[in-house]
Amino acid sequence: MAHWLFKSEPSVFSFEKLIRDGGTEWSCVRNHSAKLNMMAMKLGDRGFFYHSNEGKAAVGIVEVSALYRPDPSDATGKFGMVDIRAVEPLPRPVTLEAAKAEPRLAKMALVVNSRLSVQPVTDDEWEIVCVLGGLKAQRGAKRAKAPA
DNA sequence: GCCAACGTTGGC
DNA sequence: GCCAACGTTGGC
Repeated sequence: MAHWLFKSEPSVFSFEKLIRDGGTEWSCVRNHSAKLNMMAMKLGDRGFFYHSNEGKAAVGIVEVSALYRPDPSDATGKFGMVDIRAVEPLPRPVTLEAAKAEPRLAKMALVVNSRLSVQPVTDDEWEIVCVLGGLKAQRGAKRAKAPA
């Protein structure tokens, strides 16, 4: 199962609103890298929900609930969207500052290219951020090479 | 097809 | 509010 990161300004669409609404169409993405990431998503893939500008932190877990399809808001027909739904909030939001301070997240898209609105997250990064966020074992997450 | 100019995003 | 980084557009 692949992992992702969805970025949103909380003043425009917050994780709290996603919880209230249950889910949403992730429309209006107009970036080809983001589009390719959405095209690669499978049902049940999970991702972080990241608040940009205000908070600057991953605040929750979301799940892909509908596959990539045309975005009605795009008249050109070039871009599409997926649906996501809220899974659970992170007990402790993981700030951009914290991600930058963690050497093993140095290559994370969020750290390297903060402007990409839909980003891939590696299994290792997923596990690290989950732990930083106060979540224990994530279902489907790769087991860390444990020193017992 | 290249590259300069411009607009937008998002951290600070 | 400012500015750097990035993507896109358009002239050549």
